[in-house]
Amino acid sequence: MKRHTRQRQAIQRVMEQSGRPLLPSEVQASAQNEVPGLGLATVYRTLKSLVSEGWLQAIELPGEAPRFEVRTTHHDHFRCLACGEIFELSCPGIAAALPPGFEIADHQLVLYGRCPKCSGH
Amino acid sequence: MKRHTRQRQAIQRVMEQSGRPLLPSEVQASAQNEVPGLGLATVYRTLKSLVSEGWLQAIELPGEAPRFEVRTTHHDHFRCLACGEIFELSCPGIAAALPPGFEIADHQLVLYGRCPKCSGH
DNA sequence: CAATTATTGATAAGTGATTATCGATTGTCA
DNA sequence: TGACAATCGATAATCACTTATCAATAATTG
Repeated sequence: MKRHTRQRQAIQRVMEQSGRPLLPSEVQASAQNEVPGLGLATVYRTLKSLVSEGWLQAIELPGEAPRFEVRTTHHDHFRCLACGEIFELSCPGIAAALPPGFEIADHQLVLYGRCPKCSGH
Repeated sequence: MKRHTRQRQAIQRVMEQSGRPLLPSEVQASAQNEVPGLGLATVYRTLKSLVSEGWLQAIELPGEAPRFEVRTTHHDHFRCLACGEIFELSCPGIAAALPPGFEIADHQLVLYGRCPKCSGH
């Protein structure tokens, strides 16, 4: 049966408190505040499990390793070229004018630029 | 000095004739029609060279290996979930309503769905 | 509490893509 | 044409990430 371990609880807490997608290594680093010896394999195992439960979703940016975040309806993100951080975007309404015949089942919009802190505005 | 080899010519021809981004393995397969023994290492070397010359550009879709296409001003693509093919989109005009302070330097919009042939429209 | 067994941590192994190596080949230029 | 060196093909090595292995640990149940 499924057990309630300190490791899993710590990982879930980290994911809930972070408002942005995290890399497995970031999850590990953050969760080690609560469970110092937490291993990377456990992080991968737990993330995989939580994704298959539907509690987490994987966020993939082009050319980068998958990040993870608590499942939401958003799929759009803004990556700051300066600090590298990834922000969630509330849907910016891409009612993209597609050529006829194309049907959108899903989409991912990734914008590259600078966030307010880094742009100085 | 730079030499004109059959391999490089074949690869350039393949890239020019394909209207969509190609994986290195696809380039190899296609160029082998002209140069049967063409090796994968040569494909990688040549693609890298052509990219640094600015003649090709790399197209990266989330979670997938980079594809290559002749350099254009377009950066948006449509990937068909049925046949897996990737289509170029003439810019669909994403004047995305961004939160103030965010500055776009670059963007990539990837739409997932079905192409006209696969959707039956 | 004791027995059972899911889960863990450390690390070796696997994976897929890309690059380095090196002897053989082949454009280029005198 | 002939010599030189860029390029090639085959494959081993590398790289970053992810998964498998397995003895040790710890959550659950009676």
